[in-house]
Amino acid sequence: MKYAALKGMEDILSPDIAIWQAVEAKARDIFARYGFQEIRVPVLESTDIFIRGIGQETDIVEKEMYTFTDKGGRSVTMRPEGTAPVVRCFVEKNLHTLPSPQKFYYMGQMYRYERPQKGRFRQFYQIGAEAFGVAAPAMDAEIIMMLANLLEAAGLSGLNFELNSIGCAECRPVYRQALRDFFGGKLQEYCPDCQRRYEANPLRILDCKVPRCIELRQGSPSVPDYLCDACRTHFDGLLAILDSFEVPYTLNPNLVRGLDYYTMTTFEVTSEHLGAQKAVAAGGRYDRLVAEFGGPDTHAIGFAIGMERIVTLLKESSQTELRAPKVFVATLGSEAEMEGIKIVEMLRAKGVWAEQSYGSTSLKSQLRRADRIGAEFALIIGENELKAGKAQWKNMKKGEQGEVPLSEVMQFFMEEC
RNA sequence: GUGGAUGUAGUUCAAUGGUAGAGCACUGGAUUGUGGUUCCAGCCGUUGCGGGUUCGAGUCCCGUCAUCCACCCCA
Repeated sequence: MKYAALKGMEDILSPDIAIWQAVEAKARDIFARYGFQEIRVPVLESTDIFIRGIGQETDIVEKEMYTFTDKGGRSVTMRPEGTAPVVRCFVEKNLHTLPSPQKFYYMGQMYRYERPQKGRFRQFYQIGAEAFGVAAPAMDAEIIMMLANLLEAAGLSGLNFELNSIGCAECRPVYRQALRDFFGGKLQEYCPDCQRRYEANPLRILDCKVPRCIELRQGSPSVPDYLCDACRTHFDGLLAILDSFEVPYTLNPNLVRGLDYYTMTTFEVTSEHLGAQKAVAAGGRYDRLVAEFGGPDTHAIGFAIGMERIVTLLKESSQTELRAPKVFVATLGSEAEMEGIKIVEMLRAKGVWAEQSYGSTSLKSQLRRADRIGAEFALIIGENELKAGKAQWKNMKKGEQGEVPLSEVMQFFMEEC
């Protein structure tokens, strides 16, 4: 019986783990500068949180959630996204009573029961940010610029920023009806998926990739024409800020977000170097969600980054160098081994990565291991050296070798570092 | 949930229906206590699993499981 990780669940380890850690470190750094505080919410929440937050009609809720009944008979769900739990926390802890805005970031696992493919997993990691309490487009701009800065700091380039406004509770229904009126006439000619979308979410038809559907929807109503004055003003305000700071973006009137809670500003960052799942980050406003959870009317906006997708891009563009120890101490004989352990521990105490031989095998095999793990120096202590109070140092890359008194070993390596 | 492709050694891959192999990796050796390059040797398999056809199946057929890619949808 051979065990394997569950479908769609991946182990993350060296050498990739270095990329993960680097991205996470960059994120913490950038978020801190923008005044975003880390928030850690549970992975498991009451199922209602997600039904209410994401929407009963969505695929996520209808077929992708890891939901089960706990021993107390409650229906609980492994979080499929991060926003709903953060909003739950915001409302539960009455965070609206703290100085506005409240800005949070999180990083962690999400779970969706889907068929895995390139860039899609059942357990995946997101880095997300959420800002509560500001209606002004300056907040939209800040979030977008922070995201752009983070992606750039992580080492990504050539990404495509797409931007749209899908309107508010006032103007979106009007637009939706206009779309239904437009599609309704030739509905039979659209693909089966689109006919289904017509009922579920007509905005999705704008996203269909079937050539015939793309043809048919030529001249369909465009969102910008249906935005109410407030939404229009807000969106124009955002674009003005982005333009004045020369933040690159492309307007995409067909950009639709899948989750029900989005309002007004929506955005998506894509790469052409991924597979079909090419979105590396996405987000938008969700001004109704806090109230939906029983809190006061609170403006909010956020985004989430797909870690695996970013790491995939970084693996293609940059070579990861394996971390290697500075010193490998090879010893011969039990007395020398004790001396070796002492030196290794002293080096470590000084912050130097040092490896030991773990019992004396042949010098040949010890040096072979030193070479294989990429140690920069080998320090050889045999019985002869011990008697003379010395050690042999060897630079593994240059092949140079020399003697150093045992009492000066620490000083020798401090100078080399 | 739907469709397609692929499953052979740790890994990358071979093997007109006729004895399962190679490179890399790993372990050891090439005279005393010196890695990499080289040379030699060794180790490694119920050919994913279960049936069927056949004198004979890694190879053909059916089923099943797994992985990958795509659809749906999404980060």
